[in-house]
Amino acid sequence: MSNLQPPRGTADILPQDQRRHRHVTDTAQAIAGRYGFEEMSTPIFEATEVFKRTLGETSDIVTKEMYVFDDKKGRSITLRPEGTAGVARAFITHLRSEPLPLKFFYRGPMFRYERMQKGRQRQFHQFGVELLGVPQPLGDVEAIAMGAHILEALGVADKVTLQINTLGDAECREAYREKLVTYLEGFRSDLSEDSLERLGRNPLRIFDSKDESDRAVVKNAPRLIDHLNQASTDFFDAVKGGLDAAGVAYEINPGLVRGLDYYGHTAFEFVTKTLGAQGTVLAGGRYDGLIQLMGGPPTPGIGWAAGVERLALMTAEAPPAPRPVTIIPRDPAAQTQALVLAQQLRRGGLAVDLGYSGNLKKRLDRANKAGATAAVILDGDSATVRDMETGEQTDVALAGLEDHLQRYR
RNA sequence: GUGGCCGUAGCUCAGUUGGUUAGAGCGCCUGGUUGUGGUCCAGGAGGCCGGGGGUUCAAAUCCCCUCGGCCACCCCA
Repeated sequence: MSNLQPPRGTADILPQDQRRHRHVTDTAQAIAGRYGFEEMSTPIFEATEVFKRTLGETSDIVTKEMYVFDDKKGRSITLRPEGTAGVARAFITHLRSEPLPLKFFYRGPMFRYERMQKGRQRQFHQFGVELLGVPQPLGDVEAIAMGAHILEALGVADKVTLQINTLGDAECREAYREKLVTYLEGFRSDLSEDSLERLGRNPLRIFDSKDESDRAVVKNAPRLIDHLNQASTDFFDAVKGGLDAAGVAYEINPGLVRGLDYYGHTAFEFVTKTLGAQGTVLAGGRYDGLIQLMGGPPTPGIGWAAGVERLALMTAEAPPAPRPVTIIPRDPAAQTQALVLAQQLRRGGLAVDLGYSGNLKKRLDRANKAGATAAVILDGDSATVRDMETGEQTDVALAGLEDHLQRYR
């Protein structure tokens, strides 16, 4: 029994859940398409370097969450923990001289070695978008508006709020970081263990701490938002103005920081309170330096990723399974005739279920369990169509059957 | 990685201070119906009580380890 369980943090997605997941990604895909985004897929694993360099050596993902292993030739391989690095890599290897901008979306599994919680697994699925080659804040606005649009289409907009922040450009972020660290150094003894850790790695994170003592320290700390240079301020203002114009509601959260090193300027998260501690449902930001950092041509980018499982948990009802029409030969020896008829109707666009064995009673029972809208009881040249909702039966000549069944599509 | 709670039929759960053949509802199967589903009635199958070790005359129940889940921290989708 124990070895028949899927590995920790993974899950079998059975049809009912799969329908929810599909609903999420299909909805996202349809709307992304309206914004001119096209699907692409990158490998599920990459050379470890691809993630190490892009996510930052000190990020949590790289230091403790990656699935890393050596392949048979001794190359270090990593199961992708996120999607942007792979898309950026693919851009560099194939698309660097394509006319910009480029708009992609992707969907698929991601892997992070983490402790389980609701809405958090070791293998999970993301739907993400990347917009490459747009340095203007309009790109940020459009990407965020598209995210909001998708959440609205999924019917979860009222359970979600958008938080935005700016991380500034590289220049002012560095200058600010030094100021902040200097300030925090003065309160070393008041900081929590976690925050001392963060001090070296990602001091901005300390603003997010839930520790009482940390909060007190941070209360009077210098804020990035007060240390932005003019260019960064203008950029942020333009993003906010654009969101206002597009009718996308947001709140500014100065504590919002991206965990990955490649982000700059805009950072945003759509969060919900309905999923416990895992409130983030769709999040992203601008990553202008990433592609160059990976050895590609300087190319600005902005993107986000949404957690499919989390969104599926939030959507109320799974879309119903398609309901077939079932073909039942009155004489079991007419099985082949039933098969031929089923094929013909399927070619005509109907969902058709074939009873495989058993008597009429048993087959009707199965048809009922399969959710059939109607049963076609085949008897020589004619057929009786039984409406499975009302129980009403109509005799139909085989020639007119396909027409008659149109009402059950 | 840290801390807390939990693990009994396919599913949701009950199981008294350790004490004989471990229960219910739903689901599943069969029959009532010599060829018509859903409702109803009757019957039936199905549990090494997550796994391993220990304490005891006796363990689903107590202890340890392990696997898995939930919750919080960390971090994130």
